[in-house]
Amino acid sequence: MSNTVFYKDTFTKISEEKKDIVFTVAIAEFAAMGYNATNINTIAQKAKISIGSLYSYFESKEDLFLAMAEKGYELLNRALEELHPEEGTVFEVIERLLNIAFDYAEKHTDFCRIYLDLSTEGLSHLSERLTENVETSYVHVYKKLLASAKAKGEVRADLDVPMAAFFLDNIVVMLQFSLASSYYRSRIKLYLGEDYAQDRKRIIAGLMRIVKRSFS
Amino acid sequence: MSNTVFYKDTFTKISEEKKDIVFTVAIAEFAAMGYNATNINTIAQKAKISIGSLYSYFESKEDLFLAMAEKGYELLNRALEELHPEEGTVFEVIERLLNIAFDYAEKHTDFCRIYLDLSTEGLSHLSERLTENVETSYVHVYKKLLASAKAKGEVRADLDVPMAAFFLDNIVVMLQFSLASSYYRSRIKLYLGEDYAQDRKRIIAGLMRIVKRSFS
Amino acid sequence: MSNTVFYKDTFTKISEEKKDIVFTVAIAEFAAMGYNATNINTIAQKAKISIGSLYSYFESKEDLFLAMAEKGYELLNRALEELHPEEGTVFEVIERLLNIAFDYAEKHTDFCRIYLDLSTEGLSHLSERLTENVETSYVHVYKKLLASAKAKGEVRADLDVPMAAFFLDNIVVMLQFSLASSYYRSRIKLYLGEDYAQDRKRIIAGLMRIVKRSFS
Amino acid sequence: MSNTVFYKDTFTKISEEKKDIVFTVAIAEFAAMGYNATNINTIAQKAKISIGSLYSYFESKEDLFLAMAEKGYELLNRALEELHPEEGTVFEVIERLLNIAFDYAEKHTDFCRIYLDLSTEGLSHLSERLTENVETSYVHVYKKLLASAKAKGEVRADLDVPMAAFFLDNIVVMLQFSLASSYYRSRIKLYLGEDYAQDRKRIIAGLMRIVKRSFS
DNA sequence: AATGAATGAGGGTTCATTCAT
DNA sequence: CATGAATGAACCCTCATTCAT
Repeated sequence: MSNTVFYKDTFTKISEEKKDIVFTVAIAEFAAMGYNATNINTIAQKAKISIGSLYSYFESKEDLFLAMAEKGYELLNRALEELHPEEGTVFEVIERLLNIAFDYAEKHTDFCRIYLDLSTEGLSHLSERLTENVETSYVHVYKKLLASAKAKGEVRADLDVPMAAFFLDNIVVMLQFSLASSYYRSRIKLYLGEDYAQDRKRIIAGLMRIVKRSFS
Repeated sequence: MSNTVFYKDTFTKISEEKKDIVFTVAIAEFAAMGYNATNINTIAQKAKISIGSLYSYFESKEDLFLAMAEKGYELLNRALEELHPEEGTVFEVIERLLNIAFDYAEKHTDFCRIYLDLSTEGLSHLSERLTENVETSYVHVYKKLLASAKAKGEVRADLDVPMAAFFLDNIVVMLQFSLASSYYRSRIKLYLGEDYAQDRKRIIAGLMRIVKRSFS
Repeated sequence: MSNTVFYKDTFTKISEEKKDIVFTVAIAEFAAMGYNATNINTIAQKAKISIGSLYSYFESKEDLFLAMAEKGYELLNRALEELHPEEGTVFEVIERLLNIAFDYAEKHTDFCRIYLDLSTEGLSHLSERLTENVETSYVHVYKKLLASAKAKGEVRADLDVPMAAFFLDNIVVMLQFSLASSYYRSRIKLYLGEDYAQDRKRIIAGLMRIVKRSFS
Repeated sequence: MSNTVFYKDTFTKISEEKKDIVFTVAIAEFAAMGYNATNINTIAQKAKISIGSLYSYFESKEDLFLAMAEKGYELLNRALEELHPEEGTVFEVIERLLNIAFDYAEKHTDFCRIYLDLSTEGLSHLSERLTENVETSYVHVYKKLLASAKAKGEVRADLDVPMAAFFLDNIVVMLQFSLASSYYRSRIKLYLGEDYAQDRKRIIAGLMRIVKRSFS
């Protein structure tokens, strides 16, 4: 379940407060600049620790970045604990999923930006080092959810479960990018207009209508 | 309709062959490494021209990158000329759209990777310099297509056109990323399985079923 | 009397108009940027000739620069033809000298800036290539002028002619720098105040009072 | 009184010895080559430090240069502490001034060469960054000295104080350039002859005679 | 004679990482 | 354990000069 560890032992021994600063600063920098344009020395400065310390916590820039990515997955996992895939109808579950995704994108915008960066071809050597990641970790949850809904007759009998799961995840991913990245944010405004694009309820309602129709 | 020009006059004066090498090499490098990790000198070397020449064709690394991105849009526009939004039913048009997107992602994988990189927060200063881009240029085409389908009664009367257009574009974008980026390629395999993920007809059929149900 | 020639034969064969543009542009660039920061290609562009042509007129950047410097000496020599060292009293001659220097600094500011640059240690390899130059060419004129004035009893009998000549030239040189270089221009304003510093008559009168007292 | 600081904090923390090497090497290079022709990497090499270190001491080539210029002003200020403008007659003070200028030009030839470079039009963007500089900082000292001499009746009653101050500074400036720059050094020899030009006492006596006559 | 594309050494600057204190 | 000065390869870009057309 847990990944290889990307931080050194020393990092576990420092104060929670210090850890937080490092996380906050590093995530903000990586999210804003992208992995390659981020300067490790700047992170140390902004976090008010020495570069030496930073290197005593993390083996390399790569590891620091991956530790941040991992932290994001952790937070997402925690958020998805509220999903309760067994409670209510599939569509109630999916609506909860979209709400959680929305919350996450708003609260943890920087993590979403980091995932977008990670999905980039140039960083494949980094994403490969992550055994688990957002997109892949929910394959089974989604599939199970849809398969059980199919068994219960909540969705149509001939639903292509793998494709439906893939489709569902696509909606989640695009939703998060649309909320987190400047680029996609301007795109969603172009499609939905300024007001609609900021109306969370309406967006979720719109997406739910699509999901219901295509799954029923 | 046309963007600001990102190449210098000199670039128009060299042989078509030389231009091609520069394009091919630069696109491959940017796609594989990402903007920031790409080395201008390496591009020059691989293209067998001097750095000085490269800089006599393009003002800066930024401009070279944007010129490549623009070239990609051009090719996409050309490909989309085959869409013929007025011919056949909406669903026939959409199926053509998916096929074109598929073709493009297969033939011009590198361009898709470049767009993914461009959508990254760290490169927003670059994407802002592009007045036109893949995602934004088809807003009106999609909306018009769906509005006219609505008028013709091909889709349901209460279809939320902006959301449907956004949704359609999301499918296209995710399809292209899924085919082009290593990261998303492994994700699609996880969802659909090795065989399904390589079966173009089946994927398009699966997506079309979703689209038809949600629009009808 | 004449220096080594710094331009190639070809330069003599082109139209007077073209020669003028080259001179005007090159002088302006060298004066504004300094020798080292000046870009030969920029000069060619601004003069609307090709770099190839420029190099067919002048062997190198060095030669182009020296040709410009030489042109300046030529103009100064022409201006000093109006000095008429034999006409009137020494002080009348010196007042004419100051007026000529003033005129030259105003009309040929760029040349004055070039001489300042040339006097710089880093360009000593260039100034050495000039057999004749502004500062040195008038040594004899000044000395002769003062010696004859001494003989005529216009100046005091114990006048130290070499020192007086040196002193006179210092006044001319500082006057020209004070008028031509931004740096010295702000310095003269600091000493004399805005109004005085722009009042040619008053400055010359002030200097003449000094000269008369020290020579008489 | 003090300028903006042109070095980084790190520079203050290194050994005095290291600071000295950097100063010595940088000053020698800038003086000999001029700002534009000086190579930062060469300075680092000659000072036996890494380029990285040099850039941890100074933000840029510009700052390194200005830090050197500032150091020169500091030394000049220190030297001029020996002027004692209140002690003795004006002419005694002025004679001390000329001696200090002579000493400075001999001991700190490189600084004089740097000032000459700085006064160049092409480096006006640098001289503008210096709030204080040799030429401007003594305006008030000179004017006060002459005004008080006028009050005391040591100089003639109708002395044009601003012009006299300007004239005095011109003598100092030209003296320093004449001693420091190869170009002006050969010029002074042309005027005064080899022997005279190297006879400090005689030069100062000659200049003092001029000053006394013109001020009395 | 004129053109201007091509060259590539060289220059200023950055930054991940090391290591002595 | 913490510090931050030190390192130097690497990067983007410039420009004097050449030479094929």
